[in-house]
Amino acid sequence: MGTVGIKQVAEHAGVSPGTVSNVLNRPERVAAGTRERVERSIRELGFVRNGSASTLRAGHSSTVGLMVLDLANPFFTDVARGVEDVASERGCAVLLSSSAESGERERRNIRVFAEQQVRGVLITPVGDDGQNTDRLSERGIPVVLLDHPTPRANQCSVAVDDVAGGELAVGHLLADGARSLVYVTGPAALRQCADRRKGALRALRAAGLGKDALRELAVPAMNARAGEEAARRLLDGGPLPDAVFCANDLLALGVLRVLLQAGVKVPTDVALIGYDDIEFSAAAAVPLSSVRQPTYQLGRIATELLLEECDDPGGHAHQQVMFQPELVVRDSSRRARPLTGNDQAMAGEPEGEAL
Amino acid sequence: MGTVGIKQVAEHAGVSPGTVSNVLNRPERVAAGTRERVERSIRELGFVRNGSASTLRAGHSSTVGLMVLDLANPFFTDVARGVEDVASERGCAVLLSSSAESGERERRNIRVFAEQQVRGVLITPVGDDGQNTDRLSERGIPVVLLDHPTPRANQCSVAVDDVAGGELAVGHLLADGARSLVYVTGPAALRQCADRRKGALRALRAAGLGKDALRELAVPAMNARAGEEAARRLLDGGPLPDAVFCANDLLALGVLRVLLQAGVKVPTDVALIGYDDIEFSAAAAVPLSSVRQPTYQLGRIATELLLEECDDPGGHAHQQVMFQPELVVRDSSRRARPLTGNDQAMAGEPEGEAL
DNA sequence: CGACAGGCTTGACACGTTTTAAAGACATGT
DNA sequence: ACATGTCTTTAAAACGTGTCAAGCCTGTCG
Repeated sequence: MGTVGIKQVAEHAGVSPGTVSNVLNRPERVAAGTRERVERSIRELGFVRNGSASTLRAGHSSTVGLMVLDLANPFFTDVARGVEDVASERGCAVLLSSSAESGERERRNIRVFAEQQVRGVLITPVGDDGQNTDRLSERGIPVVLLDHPTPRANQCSVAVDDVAGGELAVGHLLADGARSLVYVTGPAALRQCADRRKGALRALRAAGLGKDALRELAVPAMNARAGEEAARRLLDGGPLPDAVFCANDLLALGVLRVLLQAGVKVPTDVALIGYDDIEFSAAAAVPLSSVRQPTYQLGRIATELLLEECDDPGGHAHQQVMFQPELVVRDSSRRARPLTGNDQAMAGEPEGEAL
Repeated sequence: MGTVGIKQVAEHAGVSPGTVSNVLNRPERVAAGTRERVERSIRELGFVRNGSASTLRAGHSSTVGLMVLDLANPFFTDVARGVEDVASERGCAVLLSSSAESGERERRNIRVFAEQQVRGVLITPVGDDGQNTDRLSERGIPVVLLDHPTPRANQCSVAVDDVAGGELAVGHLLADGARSLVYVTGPAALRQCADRRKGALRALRAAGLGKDALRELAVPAMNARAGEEAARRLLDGGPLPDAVFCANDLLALGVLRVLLQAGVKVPTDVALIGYDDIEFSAAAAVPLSSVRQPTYQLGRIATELLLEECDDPGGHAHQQVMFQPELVVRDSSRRARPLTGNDQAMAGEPEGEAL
């Protein structure tokens, strides 16, 4: 049972290999009768094209690389769904890998992408310098930054305004009466964490409060376990704040869990808000307020941009797409009405439709 | 800037291309001095191996295909994490795709895997007939079934005993005093749904109850939205049952949400239990009882089995690994003590450590 | 009838790597 | 000096597809 290639098909159909190749790649240049004969042979022999040979010849594969920060975070799996859907529609395969927030793993996996001759790469970079992605661009591999705005005009990016999101979240907490806040955040190197912090500070300033109204609590990861750790440090560290803003929902869920377990009432004793509005936040013990991002769309649009650039590198104009986040208020941050009545926070859906 | 290949490296280092290849693949066969010279050239020229050429020559790539049923389900993303971790350790890339529970998409994506010359495939099949996977085996591509036991001795599988799991769940509900039950399930074609149902019936029989104590409520998908739909049908359809068993946690979270919204008390009015014990179930509005599976391990072990088979197809002995699930009891199914005191349900951790 | 155009098809080569058989260099033992 | 063996390097031949210039055929026009 020798492997069946373009050559065997050609023989079976009584044509030359070149013609079979034409049937596969430019069917319009082949006479209808011949085409049918070849197509029948393809079916009968169960031929499937050898992608590595195509790739070798073409110089690039029909595969896109996707690198996320954390596969366990629903935010990224939603993005991945968007990517997979678009890629699948276009017949592309998706090479998945996770940097696990490590620059070293990112570098290693990017190298694998390059070896595999990926058509293009979608990446949420760990660092801010773009050192790793530049190596791809140098090799002529298109890169689209995912959830990461860029000032550079030589690449596409799709992101959500995290500064605005941070401002939205903290603005809401302040409008709700909070005066002492804690920001639970991940590694300072992550742009997401830094930007949301910036937005938080901006909201403080707008409310006439100083920086010292916001205490920072940094943990080494962005998952629920790290959130639990943060909450324990919070409980051990003197008087509780009025409100806690977490850099993402996983952290917030961890915080929530430990607070409730310690008998702290949310939102009465402490108001809580997260970020990302993952599907499960609405179903939490205390439904979690959050900042919603168009996650699935992020993945879709980034992939469309990438494939557009791949198909026409010349005519493609790089775009920096920036979405605006949306505040979703649920029970975890709905305290007694604030003294100051200026409640300008835009309300999320009265009862979230998601989940 | 012509692309730099093995040939350019050879020229730069003053050796033949064959020697460079040897440095890359069997370094021990080349003299230390030459090796160093070549390695320096590799670094200086920034050479990275062209994977498609390797693949073409070798007949298979260093990539494994992973096909899941639903990327939005944390169960599968946990599995995917296990797969990605092991693959990454071994320098393999992961080609990800989702069948979205559609046999047609499964077929299409498997074809893409075959084109890409994947080394092997990990798959949670949609149907039970193995028609799609057989096409891979015929082509000599190793297949490991994920979360799907197989009677066939010619392939590996890694699964969790779903019949036992269903029995565990329903046995617990019965021991807790429930006498009328509803099973909320997905498409009957999914083996997971069918097996868990089988276990449920077995538990009924063991308790001396007939089939009619378990009403079935089938919905077309296995996500939270479908769960909400099920709950609405439940509310519309006459008197509520004592307890509801959902075929997975996403369904259960959807059911929970709609029940609570309708003023139904869980577990007082209706006890509820899910399946999979995803991270978020412990943090739900009413912490959700569930059946835990070693999800991440499932992915790891399946991948190890697959790579073992790839590395030594001859010496490899196919294995059917079967894990036992574990009951995790939380608030959603802890009603008033049952009349009959035989509470033999094994308790999960008193306070789940996860999340 | 010959020339020519246009549509189809062909044959051969290139893509970059791995592998294999063979050649070369050198030392050892006879 | 020669045979023998070990260690290292090389040249050439694949792997299966895409492309391109050249060839073939048919029909049309002069």
